[in-house]
Amino acid sequence: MTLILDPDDPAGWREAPSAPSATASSRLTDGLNPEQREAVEYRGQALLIVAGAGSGKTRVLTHRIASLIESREAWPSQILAITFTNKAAAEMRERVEVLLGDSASGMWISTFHSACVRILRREAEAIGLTSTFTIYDSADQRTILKRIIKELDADTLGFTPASAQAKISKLKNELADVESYARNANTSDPQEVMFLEIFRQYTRRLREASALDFDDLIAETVYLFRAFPKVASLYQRRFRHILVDEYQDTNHAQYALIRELTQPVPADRVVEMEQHGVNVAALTDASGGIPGASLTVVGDSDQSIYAFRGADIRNIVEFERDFPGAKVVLLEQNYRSTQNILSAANAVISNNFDRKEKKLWTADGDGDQITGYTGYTAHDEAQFVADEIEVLHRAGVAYRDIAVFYRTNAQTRALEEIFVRSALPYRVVGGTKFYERAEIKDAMAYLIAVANPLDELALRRILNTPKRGIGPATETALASFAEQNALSFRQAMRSADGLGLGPKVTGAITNLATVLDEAAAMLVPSAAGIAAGTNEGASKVSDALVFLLERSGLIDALRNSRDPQDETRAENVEELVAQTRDFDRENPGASLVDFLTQVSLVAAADELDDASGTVSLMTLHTAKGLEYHAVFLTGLEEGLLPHQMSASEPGGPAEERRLFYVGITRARKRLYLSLAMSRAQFGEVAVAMPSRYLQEIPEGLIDWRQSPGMATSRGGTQPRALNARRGYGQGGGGAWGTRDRDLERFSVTKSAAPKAEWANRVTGTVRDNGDLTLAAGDRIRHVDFGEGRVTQVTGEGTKRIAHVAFDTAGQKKLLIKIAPIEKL
DNA sequence: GCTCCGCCTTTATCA
DNA sequence: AAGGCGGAGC
Repeated sequence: MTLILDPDDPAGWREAPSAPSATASSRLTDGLNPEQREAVEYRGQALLIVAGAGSGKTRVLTHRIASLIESREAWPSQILAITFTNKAAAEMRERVEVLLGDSASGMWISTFHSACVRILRREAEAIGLTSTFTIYDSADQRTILKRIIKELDADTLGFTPASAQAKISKLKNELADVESYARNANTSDPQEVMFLEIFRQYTRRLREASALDFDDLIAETVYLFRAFPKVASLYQRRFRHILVDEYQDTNHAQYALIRELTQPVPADRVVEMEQHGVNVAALTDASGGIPGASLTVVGDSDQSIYAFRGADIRNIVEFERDFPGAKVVLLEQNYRSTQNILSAANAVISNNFDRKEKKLWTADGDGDQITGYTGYTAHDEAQFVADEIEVLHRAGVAYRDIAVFYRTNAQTRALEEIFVRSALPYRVVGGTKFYERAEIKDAMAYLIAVANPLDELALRRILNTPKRGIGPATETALASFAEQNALSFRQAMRSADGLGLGPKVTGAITNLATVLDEAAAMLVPSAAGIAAGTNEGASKVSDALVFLLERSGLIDALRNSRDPQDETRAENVEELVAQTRDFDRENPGASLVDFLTQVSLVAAADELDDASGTVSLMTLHTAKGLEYHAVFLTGLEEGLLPHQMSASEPGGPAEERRLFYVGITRARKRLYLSLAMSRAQFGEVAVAMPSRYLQEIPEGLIDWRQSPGMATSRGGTQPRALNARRGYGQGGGGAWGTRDRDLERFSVTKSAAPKAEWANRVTGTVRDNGDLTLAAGDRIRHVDFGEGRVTQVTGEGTKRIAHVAFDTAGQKKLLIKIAPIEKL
């Protein structure tokens, strides 16, 4: 019998699993190419896997983890794997479990943010937080900064909530805090002095509310480890193998965190730990210390697209210098895309100088040409996308294997309008998220106020929601009462009796305070639960939420409102209740704080549901790490991609190119590139020019259904619109269409004349047929398709769809509510 | 304190 | 185009 250390087992030891058979261990490298195999099998302190797009890095990572566990080099609990999204984490766990045929429980596979929250909740008191601290999102940050800027009159110096937020975020990502910033600040610059004051107040308010923003989650964990080396040692001892995915997108704070976690534990602290009952046997080396954890990072500097949030490409470029003796493995063979798609990607990215040469290749053949299309308007472009999706669908491609990408969330509008009208099942991933709706934030604020009574932001939000007659004057009175008596806002609410306010207002405040207190009492575990450190005896999150919604009057206010939109809002709140029920069911014994944490840390990509039969719409950023049979890259125009804002930033255009590259390499078999000649922006229509990056794709690779040149010559009103120079792209060389040969190039097309039905057919207005009811057998007339007979009606409510056999236009599906039809 | 109206700005990308 | 904000009127 072999005994090995299990850090999660109270006894510290347990029997090792039976020795792996030879077949089992080779199973983990079977079917891998030599480089992948090396990446799985290499053992050493530091390993960098440079993984081109689609080169099978997730496979390599999961096999590497499984191999560490199966060879008994590590227990699951000694592994920390950092992924970019929670969904990627869940997938990775699942795949490791499949490989091991066993549960991988105890393994930490999570995002940077989730891992840090987990550590911080455990150690919160060490750094002066309550363990139920709130996580503030950007909107919360903005609200606070708006108040601060207003109080300080900082807008006169040009500060906006957005600018202050960006600057604070940038500093935190560099691990700067108020003091360190103050030390280097130029005190003769009034603007800098003002910023310092904003930063200071912002920090103070978050502290007082026991709240952290997203950037704090990482930075505070680093501070924790630096200020409390003993705490750090516990995690350094625990995690023996650390693996980081998407390493090219780590920022300095994340890099510092990894550095902290991979530090060795010195011999004297090992002795100390042992005296405190921490089992360190079998972990120490000859010096008596615990060596640093082994580090594996995976990344591709060509896919670095998060410089705006502090990602530092140097982390990956200089990995070999940071970790001397590091092994580097390069994965270039692509298993995802056709050669045509890869050639386009290679051609585009090769325009970024200052990069390590890397060429993706596949053994799977050229595949189809890339399809290009230039619409006259964004709606025209969207119609092309919708029509092509229908063609793909009829050819047997499932909707869920199709994705549409764009640079900015605002671009979804035209796409959605057309998709709704075409009765295409689609889903916007991310975008205006459910949890960002005002009514959901209100309901969540009730939960937050219960979980973290110090959170003044949440309390102020619900103070007069629903309307209780508590206005700004009362709110200010409460706040100053709290300040004068050194009370929290919540305590001040409880003692509102003594404020000399009107009886109605006073009653409203104390009522709210009572409701919150009662909900808090519901959520306290039983004595037995507390003793065991579990949540036993506490009410479920859904029960607490229902209690709060009913007792606060929030749900009634929405239901009884005469504002028609409140009906939808009430439904949304009910949807939230349903979500808490799901949460309770899927996470038995989980607490309210667990729920709030999960909600705070969902990423856009986490919402993706593989089982849904819908087309996915998302930003290029969200698309990272995903792949689809068919990909539509839309809005390929100067000003959008590259985005205007990027022009002023150093390295901006190069990063935008990488974004384009990421988009291209998501496609397996079919890639569509589209743009619009004109696009409505800020309420007016602007002429758009094709993106400079389109030029970088060798011409033979694209089959233009309608090229920019053709669109111009057919468009009529502006025969030389490609020459029209607008504000951006002043840099000459990059601006497109300034030279005749560019025009000519795009005037050449191999396909037949563009389909007339796409052009200008769609306008921005949506009609509404109200409650028009149709049944199979009805005759209708359609503006474009003429007369036809309804064969079937599917769907419900506003999403009812009529299947119509038109006399001349064939079979069509129409959304009854808005289709341009009339019943005959 | 609430509500309505008109003006004004605003838009990148994310955890 | 749409949401946020401030002022006017109740």
